[in-house]
Amino acid sequence: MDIELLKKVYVFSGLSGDDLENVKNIARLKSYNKDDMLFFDTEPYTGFYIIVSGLIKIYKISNDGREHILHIVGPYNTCAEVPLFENFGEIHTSDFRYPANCMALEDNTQAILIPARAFTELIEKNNRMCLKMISGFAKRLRYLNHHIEDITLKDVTKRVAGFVFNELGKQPKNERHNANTIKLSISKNDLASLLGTIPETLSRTFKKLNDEKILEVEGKKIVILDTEKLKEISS
Amino acid sequence: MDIELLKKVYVFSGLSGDDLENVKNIARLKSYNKDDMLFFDTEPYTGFYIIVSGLIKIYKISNDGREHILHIVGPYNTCAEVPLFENFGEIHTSDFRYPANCMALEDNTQAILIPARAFTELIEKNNRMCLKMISGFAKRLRYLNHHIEDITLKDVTKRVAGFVFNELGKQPKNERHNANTIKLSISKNDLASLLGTIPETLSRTFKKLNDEKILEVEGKKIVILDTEKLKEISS
DNA sequence: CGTAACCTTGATTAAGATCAATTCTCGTGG
DNA sequence: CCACGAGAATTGATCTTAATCAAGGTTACG
Repeated sequence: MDIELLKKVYVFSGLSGDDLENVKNIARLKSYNKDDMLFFDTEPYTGFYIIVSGLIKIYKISNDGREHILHIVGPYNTCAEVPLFENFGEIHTSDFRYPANCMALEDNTQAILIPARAFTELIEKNNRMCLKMISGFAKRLRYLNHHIEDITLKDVTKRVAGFVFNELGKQPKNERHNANTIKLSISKNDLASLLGTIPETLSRTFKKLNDEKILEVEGKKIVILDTEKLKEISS
Repeated sequence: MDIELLKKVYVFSGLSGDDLENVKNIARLKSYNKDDMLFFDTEPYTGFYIIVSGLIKIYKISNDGREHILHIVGPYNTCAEVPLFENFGEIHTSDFRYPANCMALEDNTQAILIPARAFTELIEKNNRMCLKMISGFAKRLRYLNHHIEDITLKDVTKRVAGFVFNELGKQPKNERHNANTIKLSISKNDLASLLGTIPETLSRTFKKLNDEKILEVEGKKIVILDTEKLKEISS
């Protein structure tokens, strides 16, 4: 495993060579194909994951069988690191399990597993890593607060508009020719779930936005025709 | 300000006498009456708060004027500590503001303000405090994930049942005589908002649960008649 | 007491979920 | 290269939940 890779992960950025070596020694690289599970919510917690390539979804299943996606996680981001710290220093009982399910969304998804026990020992002595971790958690908290706001205060149209506008902002600015186009990295099924709705409603919403000449959808490609309107709708 | 008080706050628990003294030196005790604002979302960020007594709500206002409560925070818990760490070490621009509004829900609400700058200097050198902070954030993250799950996967009845069941679990166990009674610490208006609904719907839901002989509501007192059913409904 | 805030109840409406039926897309094998 | 089939996406009809609107009733507190 490349040590340069570790540097790109927020938790490890700015660490010294020795520290990175220590992390490297406990890390285990794993590979997955589309629909492979990284972990189930029934499984005992063994450690957290860093996505190297590909894409994964974190999701819950309600007892009537519906799925709701909490996060989509891409390269250099972590998942399932929260449980590790929830009861830091306390003895882990046998019902210490992953809090959700995690599935690869693409073939050739690679992830690094950082075992809980070994990492705990590392971070206990490393203040810089702690601060990075706090910062990462803070960002996640901000995202979740925002997400709750979206779901409770906005209707589906606003959420969809907000998502598209946001994705547009993520596009690299130098590529002028398609500055108003985004490409969905996930299926519309998954997008619907992420936005707290269902595929049918998402489809109808896209159609409505299309009728209003705000955007055009062709498969996974979305062309934004009226960025101002889009921004306005998302509030 | 009592130093014993600081020990009860999760961030500071387990700190040495010197560390606590340092914290005490930067802390500022403030008092509020019901409906007083601790901060607005328009206000520049100055630091985070620890609630000492009373109760506060963290809430957002959507642009059509509706309020949604994100948290209710009581004694020894913190609020608005996330922004401090979100971009740890980076320069704070002038638009670095509180992410939500915060209002006292009771008279004689007391809170300690921990100024951002001074605290940053403290925590940068204190690994133990960092770990406590991470642990606190992790718990908050868990709560938020759970909250999102509730809002997206459960209907109002399930959420209300879940809330009541949860409150019941918080009751001190030694008081046998009212082991099946809870007392709301907030108004039903605020409870509705916290559960992502409106007062009318909450009222009807309580009525429905009453008709089904699961609980009885008398003002702020709720008597649970059928704990098993309640648990079952909340899933 | 009186008034304002809080809570409840009823009638109506709207958003979005559900159910059902096609259609589209794309990878696979003949 | 085409046919096939499965999963994804769309469309339409209907239904359910909970928000909205409107009107009383209750409670708390000066």
